Amino acid sequence: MPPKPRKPKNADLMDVYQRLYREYGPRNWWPGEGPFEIIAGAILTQNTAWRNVRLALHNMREARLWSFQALHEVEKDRLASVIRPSGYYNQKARKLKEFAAVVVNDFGGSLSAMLALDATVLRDRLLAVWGIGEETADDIVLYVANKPSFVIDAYTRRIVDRLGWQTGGSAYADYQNMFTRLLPKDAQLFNEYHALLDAHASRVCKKKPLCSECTLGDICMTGYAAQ
DNA sequence: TACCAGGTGACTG
DNA sequence: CAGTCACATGGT
Repeated sequence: MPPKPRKPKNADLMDVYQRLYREYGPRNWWPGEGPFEIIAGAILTQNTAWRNVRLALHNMREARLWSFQALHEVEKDRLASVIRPSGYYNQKARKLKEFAAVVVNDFGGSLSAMLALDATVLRDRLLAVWGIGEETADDIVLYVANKPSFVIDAYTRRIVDRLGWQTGGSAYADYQNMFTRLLPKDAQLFNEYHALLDAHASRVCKKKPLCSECTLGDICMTGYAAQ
């Protein structure tokens, strides 16, 4: 019986989680050390391959642009030239400086003070920063503040859509609500689940999917059709 | 060579 | 509110 499009239940989400965990876990995400690198990486990786982000982060270290204070003080054009390998470097230089300005001016230079905000308040405060959208805000809430906010990205949408899981809409919140409603509100689970979806999408569930190698093949609309 | 990669904000109808 | 576009590099 081919899977049909439908709203999933908790058991469906946990089945996928367990299959992916057996295949790839534990992931120990995020690929970066410490709050500063995670936040800088989250901004630099917007619509960009992580390979290019690593080059830009390396350049920032070499240039001693490795604190929010330093980013706040550096000239924007110089920062742009340093992060050039990450692409969109003019926009991203502005984004890094906008974020640094908030940390320095609104939180006295203390990132910890910002991270201490209640999860939903923190998320709203992050969204108010130019250049921080929903995914980047959730990256920071989950992977820096360690508070449960499920991250939705292009990989997550692709896998959910191919499985045939109906979310009730195409907006970010529609996908996020599906996970949030059906899973226990646990930061460690959200962390690992998103990391596993990332691993699976980048290795198997690519734009051009490798369904013959997929551990979800028998429960996936796309995978079933491919057999 | 053309396509792809962990988005976001501005603008349009 | 949904669709479209600019933003840019490095790998395959």
